[in-house]
Amino acid sequence: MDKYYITTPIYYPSGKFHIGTAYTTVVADTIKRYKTLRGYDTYLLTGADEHGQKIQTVAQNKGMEPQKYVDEMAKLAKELWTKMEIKYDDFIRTTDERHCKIVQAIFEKFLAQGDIYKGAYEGMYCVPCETYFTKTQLVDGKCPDCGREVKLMKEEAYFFNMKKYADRLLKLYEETDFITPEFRKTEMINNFIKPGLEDLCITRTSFDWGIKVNTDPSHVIYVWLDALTNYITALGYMTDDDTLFKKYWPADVQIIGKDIARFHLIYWPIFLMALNLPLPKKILVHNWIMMKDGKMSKSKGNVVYPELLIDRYGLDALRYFLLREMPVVQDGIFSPEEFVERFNFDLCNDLGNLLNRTVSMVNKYFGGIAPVYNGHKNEVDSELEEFAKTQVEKTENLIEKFEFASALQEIWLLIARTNKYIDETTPWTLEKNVEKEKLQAAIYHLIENLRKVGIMLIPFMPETANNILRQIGINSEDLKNWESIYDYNLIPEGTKVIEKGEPLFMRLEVEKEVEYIKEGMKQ
RNA sequence: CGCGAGGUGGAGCAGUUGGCAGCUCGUCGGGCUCAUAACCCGAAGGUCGUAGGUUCGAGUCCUACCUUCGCAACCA
Repeated sequence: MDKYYITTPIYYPSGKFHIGTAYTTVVADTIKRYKTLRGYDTYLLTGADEHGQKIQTVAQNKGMEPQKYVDEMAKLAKELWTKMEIKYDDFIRTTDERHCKIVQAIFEKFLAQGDIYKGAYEGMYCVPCETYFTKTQLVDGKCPDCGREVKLMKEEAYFFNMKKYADRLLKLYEETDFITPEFRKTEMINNFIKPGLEDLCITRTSFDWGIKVNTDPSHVIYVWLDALTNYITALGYMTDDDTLFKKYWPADVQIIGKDIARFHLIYWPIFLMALNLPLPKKILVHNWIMMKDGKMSKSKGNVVYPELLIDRYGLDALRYFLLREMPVVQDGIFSPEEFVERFNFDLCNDLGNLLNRTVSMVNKYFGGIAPVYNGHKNEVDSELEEFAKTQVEKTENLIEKFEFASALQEIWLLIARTNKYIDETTPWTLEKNVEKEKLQAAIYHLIENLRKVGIMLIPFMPETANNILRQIGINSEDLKNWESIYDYNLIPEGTKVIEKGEPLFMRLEVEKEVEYIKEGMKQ
């Protein structure tokens, strides 16, 4: 069985997790569910990045020990992923002993190899904030956070010699397609590699909430060497039991947001080269969820938290919206209006109603027992079958390319085509005219298309997918696997649909719900 | 200053290698009754940011410009 290893970033728990974090994780989960459906042995890693100055400060402000604070945040993250039915296989925390020990070992290995050297880090330092800023980050020459004076400071620090690997990195860019989308590659080359890679500062002495350097304990290992290596420490790299590592590394796809592209496209491959390890096959850089008035930010009061939407509209509504409206490689815009309208049109009217009217007709015309495929085909039937086949193929190709918004569009085209088919065949007329064979064929095609839709929705909206399949009486696993959707005659005799159709989604009152979401965003 | 991504009917978006400009929503008109006042059909509406150029032919290639957004080195 082929393996498939997927990672999300480890999220920085300096505050509550918003819809953007949820988006990244839903994308990862969707890939995992799809690959599982296609027979892969999948492994999904997520986690938390718990060290650093900012965490220390946040904890202090709450009067908490940093460890206690991150413990709480990790719990919150896990609760959210459980609520969102994210099927992660492991949750790594950078404060885990299993992680810290290996990071220290990696540091020493790099030091011994001569990849790391001791130098001095220089930057504009804000004393009250205890933070370094680059000149470009300053606002009017002052601290961007508190607005006070900053001063040029220098501290002893260890650096990683990036230059040494620049050529190999460039070669990697040229020879592989491990960056999606392509333009990120151009961005990296033009902005960072061509002007000459700077060495990366990987330790600090100005705070101590981090992994200590064994051989020089006044230094803590600074964010990126600590954070990036989680993808391999979680698998037991450099430990006695590295079976997971041997099995799953290299990652098949690593999903990240555009904000951390540089670190994953430049430093991460270089660290791996220095460790002499294979590189991930694909880094998928997704864009952001924007609001109408720009980036989400607490000061603007336009942050959306996933719970708000899940609690009122259900998990699948959120998953659908995120995957349908947010193109992976382009910024997407979240608006309450759009959310509610998508919910009504796509989920209630097109999909929910199609299921409902189909189930109703099976009950009305066939006493709830699905007619068998009788081979009767007129032009409309053949065309529908052909159309369904094409949509399945398109959907499959788009999912493989991680183009989920387009994949869902194709699925919805099949739904729309199936609704149209009802008008084309007018089963109520066939019933009245006692055209039994045609009526059987029409109803059979409806159920069969719903089965296809149900299966294709498994990765995107697991609960809804199961609900659909259950309502049309598809219980056998053989009729729920991906391979089976190419066939058109598998539904066995005696398949019984649910007696009374259950609405998948109930229509929302647009104005009222838009108001509700807007209110929720203000809190 | 540099780099990257956009600017397509009222709104939001598709448009692969250049060949009659598409989709969803909205608007207007019609049809149907199986269904969650849902579904189906038809119509109106675009000089594809601006100005040049290449070509038999450009939203699609080239040049310049205008404009919006993002990145800009240790910031998850």
